[in-house]
Order: sequence, then structure tokens, then C-alpha cells
Amino acid sequence: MNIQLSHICQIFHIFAEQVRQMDTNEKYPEGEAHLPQYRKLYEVLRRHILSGVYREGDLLPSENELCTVYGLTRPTVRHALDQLVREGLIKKQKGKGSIVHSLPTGIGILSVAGTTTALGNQHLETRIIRGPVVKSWEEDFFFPLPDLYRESGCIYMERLRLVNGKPLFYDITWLPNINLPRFTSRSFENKSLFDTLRRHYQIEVTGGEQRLWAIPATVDIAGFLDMREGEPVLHLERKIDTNRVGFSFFSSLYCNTSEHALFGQF
Amino acid sequence: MNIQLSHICQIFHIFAEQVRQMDTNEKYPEGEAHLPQYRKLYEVLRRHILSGVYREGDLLPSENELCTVYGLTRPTVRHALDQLVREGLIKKQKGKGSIVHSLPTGIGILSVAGTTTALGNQHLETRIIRGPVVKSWEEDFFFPLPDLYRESGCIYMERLRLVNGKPLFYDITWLPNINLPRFTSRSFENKSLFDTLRRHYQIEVTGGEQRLWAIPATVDIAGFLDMREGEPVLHLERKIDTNRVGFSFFSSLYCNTSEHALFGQF
DNA sequence: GATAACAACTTGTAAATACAAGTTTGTCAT
DNA sequence: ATGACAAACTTGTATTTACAAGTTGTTATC
Repeated sequence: MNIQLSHICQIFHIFAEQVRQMDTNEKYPEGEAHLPQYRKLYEVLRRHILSGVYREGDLLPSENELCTVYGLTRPTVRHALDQLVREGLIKKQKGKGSIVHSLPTGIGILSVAGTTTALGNQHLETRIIRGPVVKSWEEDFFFPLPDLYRESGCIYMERLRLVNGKPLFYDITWLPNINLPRFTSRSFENKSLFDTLRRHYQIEVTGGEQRLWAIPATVDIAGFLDMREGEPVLHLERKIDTNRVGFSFFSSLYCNTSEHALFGQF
Repeated sequence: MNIQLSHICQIFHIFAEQVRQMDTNEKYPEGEAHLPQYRKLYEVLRRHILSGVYREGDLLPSENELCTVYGLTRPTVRHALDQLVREGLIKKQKGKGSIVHSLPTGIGILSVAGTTTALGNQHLETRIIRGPVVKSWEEDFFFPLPDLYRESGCIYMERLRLVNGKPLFYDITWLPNINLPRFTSRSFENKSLFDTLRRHYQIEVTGGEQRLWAIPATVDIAGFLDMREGEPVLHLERKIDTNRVGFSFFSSLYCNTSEHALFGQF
């Protein structure tokens, strides 16, 4: 008997907001010094690709070259390249090399909807609808919550992302109020939540899960996104895991896809 | 100056349709024999997890145990585990072990929309709207096409996926008509395209990219999905890459998310 | 009995090495 | 000039070894 337990592995990967600074010098920017080697190389190559040192279709230096240049061994270099492959920045081909894909920049004029990066030069603005405040979790939260979370309350914020003045995302974020000193007093206007978490709390996003719907815009959502009630809106509910064990946060996101598409890789 | 070149790395991972057979014996099923070691171990563990040998929250055997049991070394075992992590089947924690996440089964009653697997025991049906036929590519195809593709024409098919008798997906697929003998004469009713490609043509899906919109249902789409015109529909356009160099295929998908959500991980 | 220190796990990172397999390129003989 | 072939690349797979760092359970001490 041939049980068809086919598997559907939908992975929707959004590292939106993941801001990384660009330096002109080759030295590792502040905070990268203590990272593992493969991570440092990854960050360097990533910057090089995104900043246009390599163009679409170009070949990255071969693994052995990277080894000698950066003083690493092949397994380490390959680990770094694997990350880039996962992100879709390069594609590897046996016998040939690592081909730069450069999606984020190549996305061009519209398409992407991520949040900060992929829109490139277009003007992006973040507007705080409801600043970070501490409140209690809703009873019927869309993801199951551990007791610890409920006891500590949550940090809540609503933000609106605009591209060229037009609202694109309406984003609600919940963070467990656990060991995040001074968080509510920080400003998030035009700042990246992910970056704030990384810089001030050493919290990095490692993964997560999410659900997706196409729904008709409610009056509220339509108001925020400058649409008519009932128009289709892309709705995402996300649970975002971090390197801090047991620390996840949540986001509910509404996107107006009439002019921009959500872009993804897998 | 702090240039905010944040990166949005949305990866939407759908290995929908990826059917894998379940065997009761430990031997590798037909066709897996010549796979690399890490891949074999991956397939074995994957089957074990999905078939319920491990439950949500269980710990997988430690890497060293897996080494001795399967006669492999740690890097190889870790390679296999990495795949499982990427798929979201396990999560690793330093000092502790590999924790089974078992999403596909845990998704429960609704949620998932993948295509075949994640819906678990619910009755799933595939209906061919327009069987595989050879035709020429449309002029304004939604992804840029290499000349070779245009010259060879495409294999076109339209399918409808139903859950418990209700239409959920309307799926249009284009494959380049390159070295796929006898393809159009194969039957795809209740069969997996991915599996057919793998079994008969040794083509495996390695990745891809896609775009996402929430759009109002057209008359046609509404008809297929048993909805009213104008109701929100999730629309995906996908380019799917394979292990055969230069061979990608395409899919345009419409999903009724009124009862099922698209589920994903990242 | 509660606590602290330790040992025995776990995964994470990294090196050095070897061979297999695919691609490109140059050379040589035709 | 052209084709076949071989050499020199490339990435893919795999072993072996070592240490770092986080977690857990035990043991000894107070």
C-alpha cells in the first residue's frame, strides 16, 4: 500500500525590517566583531552583493578563493554561502560557481513588499499609530501563549508603512514584556524594530511561522490603507522566533497589494 | 551616515505536492538508494516524524546517537538535520537537542493550505480542468523566459484542488517542453506533478520565487472556486527551479482563503 | 533540605583533508 | 579549421578531529 503522505512545506520567509548598515571600509562594523566566522563572511558578501559590487549573473569568487582571501576553510566558507543561497542572493551550480541573483535590488520598481529594504530608493516612511505601550494580552490571541507571557503582559504597537506617501502596510506588533528594559520609551519612527531588538537587546530573529489570507478590508483597515471597504487585503499573522530561548513575538499585518506585490523565495 | 539598506527576505516555501512514500521497513524505498547519505537520513527522519514516531515536543536522538546508529559522521548528520530545520519539522536548541515541531500534522483542522500533505486526513481531490497539452508561451508571460523556452513551446495544464468536495485552489501550470517525453499522455488526476517529475524524469524542485496578491475574484476564478465575483482571492505567481540546470517551470495559483489559511514558515 | 559545584550530556563552530562529479578551457591530433 | 580529449578548474559529499558553549542531572557541601 502506498500511503501518500505528501508533504506541503510552505515556508514564507520574511526577514523584513532587517536593517544592516553599509560601511565603505572592509572592517566589520560595530557589533559584528564577535560573530562567528561564517557569519562575518556572510555579512560581508551580503553587503557586497546588495551594494552592487557584484551584478546580477556575476560569479562570486570561488570557494577556494574566498578561503585564501578571508583565511578560512571551505566548510566555513560554504556555511556562509549556504546562508546566501537560502536568502536567494546567490544560486550555486556544480562545476561553475556561485551566481549572484541579487533579487532585492532586481525587484525593480514595484513588486516587493517587504518592508524596508527591497523597495530600494523609493521613499519609505513609518508612522506610529499607537506607540509602544504595555497592556495585557488579549484573551483569544491568535497564537497559543505560554503562561509566562500572560503573566508579564505585552508590549503593543501599531504602525503604518507608507511608500511614496501611500500606505502599504498596517502592522500590529505584540512583544512579551520580558526583560526589555526601557523598551516603551524608545522611538520607532522610521526605525526598524528588528534592528532595535538586535542592537539594544541582542535579540535576533531566527525564524517563525505565519498564516495568510485574502480578506475584504474592514472599515478600519480600509481607513488605514486608504482603500474602500470590502476591497481585497492580504492578511498575515506571524509568530516570530528569536535566538533568545523561549522569546517569540507576534505580528498581524494587512497589506494593500493593489500596487505592490508581496515577493518571496523558497 | 547610516544608509538603511535593510533587507527584506521573504521566502515563501511551497513544496506542495511533494509526495513521499511511506514504508514500514527501514530500508530505503526505491529510488532513494543512490541518494547522498545526508539525504537518505533526512528522508528517514522525515518519514518518522510525519508518521508519528516522534510527537510534537519530543527530542530526536542526539547527533552522536544518529551517527552511531546510521554509521555517519556528525557533519553529515547535521546536514540532514539542517534540512529538517529549514522545513520546520524540528527546532534545535544548543545544549538540549532537536525538538520535533511536527507542523504538518499539528496544523490541525483548518489552516493549512498546501496542497496534498498538510491537510492530513481530510479528503483531497484533484480535478483536471484542462489536461496537459502542448502550446506556445503567451507573449506577455509573467516571468521573463529564455529563448530556448519560447522555441520549444510549453506544456500547459489547469487543475482544481478540492478539500472535502469544496474547491480550494485553482492552479495553472506551465512547463517548458524540453526533454519531457510522453509527458502529455500521463494522467495527473489525484497525482502529484512534483512526484511525476521526480519519478519519471529525475527532476527535483530546488527552490523558486513567487509573488503574492490579494485580488478580487474574476468571474472565471469565482466560478472555479465556488465564490462570488469580487470576493478576495489569494493569488500566487510562482517560478519553480529544479535540479536540472536551466529547467524551471511556472505556476499561477488562486486560493480561496475563506475557510483555509495558507500556512508557512521561515 | 536547600544550595552550589561539578560532570556528563547536548548542539555550535572550525579546521584539515579527500575524493566525486560537473563545467570550462586549452591543447593536440586529425 | 575542427573535433576529441585531457587538464584545470568549479561545487558536492564525506570523514576526522577539536574545542566552545549551553543544558541537565547528580553529587557533595552547608
